[in-house]
Amino acid sequence: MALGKNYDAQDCSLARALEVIGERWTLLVVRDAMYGVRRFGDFLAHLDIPRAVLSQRLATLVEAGVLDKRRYQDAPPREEYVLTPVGHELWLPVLALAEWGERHLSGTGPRRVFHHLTCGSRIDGAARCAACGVQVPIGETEVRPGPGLKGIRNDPVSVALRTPHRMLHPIP
Amino acid sequence: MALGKNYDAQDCSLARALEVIGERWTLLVVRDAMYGVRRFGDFLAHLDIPRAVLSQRLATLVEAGVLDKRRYQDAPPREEYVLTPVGHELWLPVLALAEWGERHLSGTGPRRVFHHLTCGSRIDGAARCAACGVQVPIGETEVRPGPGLKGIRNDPVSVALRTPHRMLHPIP
DNA sequence: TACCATAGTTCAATGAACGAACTGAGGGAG
DNA sequence: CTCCCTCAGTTCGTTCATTGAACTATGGTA
Repeated sequence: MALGKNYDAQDCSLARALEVIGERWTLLVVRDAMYGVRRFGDFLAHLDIPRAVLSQRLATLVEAGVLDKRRYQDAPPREEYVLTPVGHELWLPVLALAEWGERHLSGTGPRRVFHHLTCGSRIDGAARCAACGVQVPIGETEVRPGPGLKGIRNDPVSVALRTPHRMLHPIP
Repeated sequence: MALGKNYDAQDCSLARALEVIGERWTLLVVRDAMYGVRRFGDFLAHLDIPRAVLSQRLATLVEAGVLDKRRYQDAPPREEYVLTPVGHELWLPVLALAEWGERHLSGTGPRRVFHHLTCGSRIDGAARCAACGVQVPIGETEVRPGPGLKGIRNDPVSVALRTPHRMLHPIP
């Protein structure tokens, strides 16, 4: 838990949101789930996160209703983690935060750019399409590598994201 | 630092943003600064945060260019912390996250509602004014207590926020 | 039978957060 | 001049979380 006993005392919706997604690693797990990462091992390889922490974070997100844990294979039994509609709605805050980081902390230009699938135009930090003017949901969004991307990593997820990819669609 | 050595390895603007504002308490400090909190003691009383942690977080935010530390009185010497323009741009992610928390984690209805100062209409989770249709910057926003606010706390900041208040204007 | 893959759990060592006490600079009252 | 107060921190021992490596469990494949 992010703020322990202060949860009630704060009486603030931001504090309650941070209880769920404010812990170390959690928002990066959500980001990966938005890209389409679903399996334990793929999160692990892409994030370089300790296994115990990943396990605990996935459980917290499932409990909070952000992720759904479901069996995708019976023999041997295997589970995958998929974003729920509640998780989809984290798209705007995640995008807004990433855009802020892009603008103020990135020297080399954008690492990833997001486009509206149906028209191809870029979307801004408020998820608005430059051409259509509508708020684009994550399901109609495509990620493309940007000029600032270094592409050092060679795990399956990083490799898949070196080409355009539809958000939420399974990776790899 | 939020992710230690993984900062470079991640090659992701969200990860870089989280290096700055992803640590425990940090985003709540930023939220308070957006309300207009400026003095060490006011952050302390409103957040119930250990003094050492607050001190460290304020220093990190100043170093990152989110807050500006400046003298507001010479005898005795006193400093205050004020959001920079870079800090103002965290408004969209902070609001989006708070709205998400409001929608999905709050049983009692909104605790705070945000209005466009110049027209009085509510703004949504993407900081867009319902009437004007424009993206409202934090400086033209007013916070008002919502029906879900419990109002248990009695520190100066909590008391001031029980009536409408213009964002960024000094509290208390 | 031996080996491999996936998805975890366990555990010792390290690091961060917590809360209480302390420091220091400077009023203001008596 | 002395005592007490405020504000803005720092210091420090205890507690809690994170880390990385090793281990467990289930079942498939050679």
